[in-house]
Amino acid sequence: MKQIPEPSRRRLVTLAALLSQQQVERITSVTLSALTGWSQSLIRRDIALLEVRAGVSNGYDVRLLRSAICAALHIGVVESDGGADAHDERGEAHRCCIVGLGRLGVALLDGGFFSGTPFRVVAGFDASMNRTEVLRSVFPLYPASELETVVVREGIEYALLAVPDGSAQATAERLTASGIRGIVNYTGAVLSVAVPVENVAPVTALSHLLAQRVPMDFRGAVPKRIE
Amino acid sequence: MKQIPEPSRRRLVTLAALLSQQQVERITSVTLSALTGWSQSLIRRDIALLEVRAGVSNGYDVRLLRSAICAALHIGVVESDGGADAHDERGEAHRCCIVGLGRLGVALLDGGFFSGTPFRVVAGFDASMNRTEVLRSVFPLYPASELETVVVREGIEYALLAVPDGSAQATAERLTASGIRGIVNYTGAVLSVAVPVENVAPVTALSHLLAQRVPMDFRGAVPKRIE
DNA sequence: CGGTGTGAATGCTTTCACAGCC
DNA sequence: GGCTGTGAAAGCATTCACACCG
Repeated sequence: MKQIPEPSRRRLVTLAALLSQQQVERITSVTLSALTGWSQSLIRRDIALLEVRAGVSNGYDVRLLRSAICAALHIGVVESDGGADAHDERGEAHRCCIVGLGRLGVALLDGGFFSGTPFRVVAGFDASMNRTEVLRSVFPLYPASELETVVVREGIEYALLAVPDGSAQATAERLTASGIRGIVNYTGAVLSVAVPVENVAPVTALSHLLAQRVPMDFRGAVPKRIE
Repeated sequence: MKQIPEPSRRRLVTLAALLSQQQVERITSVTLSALTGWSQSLIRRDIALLEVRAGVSNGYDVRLLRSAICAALHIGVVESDGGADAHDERGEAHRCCIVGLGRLGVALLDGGFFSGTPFRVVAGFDASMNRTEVLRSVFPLYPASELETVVVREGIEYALLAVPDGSAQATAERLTASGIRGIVNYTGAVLSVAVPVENVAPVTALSHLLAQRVPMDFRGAVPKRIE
């Protein structure tokens, strides 16, 4: 199978999540269209990229479709009611770390976010020794000086970056130098690094919404919850 | 000026942030290309969409370019550091609320995130009366039952949604019914509503990174920090 | 029928290449 | 020289329309 283009890829990630929260067994593209606001043809095309016949004339098998998406995108997702294997190549969750244990970083420590997902937080870092000693968590916390060592030793793949804006770029460079594969950026800084970055700072997200500012007349082909 | 297409719009938002953290006075598309990893022509095209001549042969005027972008996208001033312009903050900031005061929601209460941005958090909501009474913040906290009333009364435009996944859709519907214009979704639930949603749940962001999984050979046309 | 999968057509986005300018 | 701005070309993504299937 070939590379899936980015727009489709992002929609498919959403679709996978959407399917996980579906209770029915079969679902049609028209329903998915209503739920997402994307056109039926678009949805069918996206699914066709998987090169799996997941649908017949009465729609797609939800379970099947979701695991096809997960397989194609290398997203392993743990079944809520214990069905598929859904393991990634190594059968292990992807190891992540949180860098910067301010209020936001600490909030992410909450293990609940990641249980039942293919991700596992295995380390936290903070510049201040105090914090790493005072805070309690289910996984070890380290002073920032040990970042490189620990990332390599623990085989950490992804980082959640929640340091102050001023140290963001420098920290990101240390992370990439240690072989990290991607960064979720909670800082307002724009990072320049050679790995993928997902910018999720509150202000960034709000800015995207604000910039969107579509003239308030777009009801019609719009997502609508299904009964 | 016409509608700016989405891909360009998202890049321009990033560009605006990038320019804010630049110290030089002038900057060329080749530099911006190095910082972002986007091609020079793409950057020039994006900027051309603004229909402002912000550049001459030695590059763009940083200050000018940034305000042109902000103007075109209706993003108010986003001063990164040092900026001495707290003057217009109160009158024109877009009013936001935080819904769900769990660990994550509480972390966002930290006013620091929004100072110097065109956004201001003016209310917090939580289903549990306890929390709204116990927590301290610079703006008022309300029980969830007052959501509709307060959103309307305070003219709140955007919501940061950090409730448990199970209540996400229902809460989102209440928010849109109250006239909110966009939602930053911190939950893992996929929302079906008629306003723009920015999905920023940790697991969602990580999934996008994981799905990206580009074969590790893409050094070359890659963002690189400038000395 | 109501639905999927897909060639063909449309419409967008990005890159190319170069004129014009400093 | 080095740079922006922009037609024109190339490359993608999305929609259309219809064959085909249960």
